Amino acid sequence: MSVKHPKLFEQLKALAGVTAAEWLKAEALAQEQALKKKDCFVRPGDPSDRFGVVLQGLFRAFRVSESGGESVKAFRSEGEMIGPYAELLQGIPSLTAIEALEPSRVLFWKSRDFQRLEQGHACWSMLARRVAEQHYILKERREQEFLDLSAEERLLRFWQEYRRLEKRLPQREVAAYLGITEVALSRIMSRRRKRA
Amino acid sequence: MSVKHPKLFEQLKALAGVTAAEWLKAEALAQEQALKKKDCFVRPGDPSDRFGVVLQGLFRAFRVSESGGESVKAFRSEGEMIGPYAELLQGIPSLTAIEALEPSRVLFWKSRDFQRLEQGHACWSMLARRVAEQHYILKERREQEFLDLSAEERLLRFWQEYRRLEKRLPQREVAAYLGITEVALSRIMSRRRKRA
DNA sequence: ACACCGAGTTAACCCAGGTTAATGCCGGGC
DNA sequence: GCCCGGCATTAACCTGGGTTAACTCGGTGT
Repeated sequence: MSVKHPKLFEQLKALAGVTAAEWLKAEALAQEQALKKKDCFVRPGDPSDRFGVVLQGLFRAFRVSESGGESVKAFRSEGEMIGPYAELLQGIPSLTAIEALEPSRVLFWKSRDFQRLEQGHACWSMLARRVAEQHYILKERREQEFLDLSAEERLLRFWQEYRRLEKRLPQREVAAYLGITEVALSRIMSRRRKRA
Repeated sequence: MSVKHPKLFEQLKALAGVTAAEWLKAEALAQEQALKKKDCFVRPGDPSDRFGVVLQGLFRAFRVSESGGESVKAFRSEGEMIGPYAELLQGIPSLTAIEALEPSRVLFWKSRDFQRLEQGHACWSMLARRVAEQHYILKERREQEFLDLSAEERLLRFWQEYRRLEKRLPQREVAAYLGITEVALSRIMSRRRKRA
């Protein structure tokens, strides 16, 4: 048996000291899933019992409010984690939809299987901790942006952070990420064009 | 030697399986600090090398933007954690100020000392993980509120969540937590009064 | 070629919140 | 007693974003 996803392994080794032996076990438990554009990895109401890593493609994690509006919590592309993470931690069904914006492939685990890995080696707990910490740092950064930046400034920061996704993201999704409507975003962009 | 802070111990035991023996070690390493109103437990620029628990009193964690505005990231009262947590994880100096809103006492640890505890027993790693997870869940909830709630709706939720702090929080601080000015908050409240 | 649909743009109108400034209301210090 | 400084309120005015709706510009499918 040999490692099927060496890049992923390197990443986890660096992050949490995952060993080659443990990674082989993990790969044995993992499943792969292919998704077409608009397919969901998770939809609201699903049990929060799986999480994965994007092998190829692009996802958006979003919620629909009672009023029907969609707000985007995150975009995730190659090498990044996807899953209804907060709900999984709380042991509740997913409130989040995670949808492919492009034809995509993910490698995923059932959370039961991951728990079995955790029993076997401390590196997996360490990984869970690092993941929680990273996620926290990101959300805190975003909180700060909502607290003291205007929509236009948030847009700027967004493109600094997600340069690599330029051209892959429809504008409506960017607007839903910023917490504004597509109309407002269009207006902001034309304002900027004029000022320039 | 006996346990000095039994309530805290129970809390950590339930959360992460901290044992009595380990907790005694932790108490031995901890220091206590008394703060007057407006004293800071941490101020911007300080090294991020300490964190603590509120024994008594009330704190606000906030940041000042370049424009001089203050935005409040969290309020913390008895039994809750304080510290420049995100910065500590990143190994950078604090960007956050943590200030007492009332005369307060905190029990705190140097992060070096906590690392020594971690070496000694897995419960401390588990605790660190649980703390990261809880913090994450909270920030995600807040993100959601910014994404699809108006300032008035956020105010409502705020009071649901922080009922216990009613009367202890000056209005200006609540406004800074919601991401609006005190003027706007005052307006919202008078609107509500009229409608009622 | 045609109709159609989804995505982005633009305009008109409304409202929430920012800004500035004046006013009122304590509570503390002299 | 008096004054003063911090905090909340109110008003006037401005601006940014929401809403609705019309229009354009590619695709895509038939």
